Amino acid sequence: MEDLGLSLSLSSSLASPRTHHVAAMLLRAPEKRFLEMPLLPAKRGEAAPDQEGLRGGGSDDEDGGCGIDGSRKKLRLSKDQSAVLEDSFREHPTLNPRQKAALAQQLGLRPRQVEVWFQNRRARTKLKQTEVDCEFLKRCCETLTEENRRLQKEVQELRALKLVSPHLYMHMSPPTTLTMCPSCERVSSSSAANNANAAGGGANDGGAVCHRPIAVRPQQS
DNA sequence: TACTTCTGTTTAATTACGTCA
DNA sequence: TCTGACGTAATTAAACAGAAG
Repeated sequence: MEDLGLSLSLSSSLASPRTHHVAAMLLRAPEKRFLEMPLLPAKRGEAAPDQEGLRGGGSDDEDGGCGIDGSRKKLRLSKDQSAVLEDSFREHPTLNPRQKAALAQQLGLRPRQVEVWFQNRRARTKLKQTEVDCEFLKRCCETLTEENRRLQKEVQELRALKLVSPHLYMHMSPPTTLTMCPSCERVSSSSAANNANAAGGGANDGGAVCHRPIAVRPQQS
């Protein structure tokens, strides 16, 4: 997404683990810290010149790349590296060891770094999905709240009507009716006229047949 | 306008812990 | 039961951008 602090590091895709280790040992000195400093001010979103082999792996010995003073050195992946990782992630969100090693070699990173990137990427994906789900549920809640308000109002009006003129109430067309399928438990709202047979009985007698609705009417008290 | 400082965000890396072969 | 590999969740800290003065 963004980047880049172009930093020199010891590891490269060309270096064997052994040479890497030796080099890291040799540079447990102020020079190492100097080599890890950014070469450029590094504006975000600006691609750095091809750095494969120069960066990645940052301060990486096997201990995870802390500076000589114990401070953690943070690697910034280049735009290209991020793109390759993203592509790979889209193809398969988890890696087997072979894929991990191949990606690491291709990008000039340690397998561990690739692994960490995928871990973090999965976490970000999950977080984003959670946010989407949350938004969806919020909208559902709002819709249901509104529906509930509407139904409450309807009930109130019907009760009032029943008090004022019971005769008219008995002969009016049925109010909104909620129906629920006993087997799939899907609820829908419709006119009770459509469900007159269901209201008559047997709608809730075992629930083996789908979409036999249960009529729900306002209580007659 | 150029600078410094502060603050919030992003993300690489670490740690702790659970699961499974 | 123990072990190692691998996963997730939570957290830390470096790098960065942008606002404010």
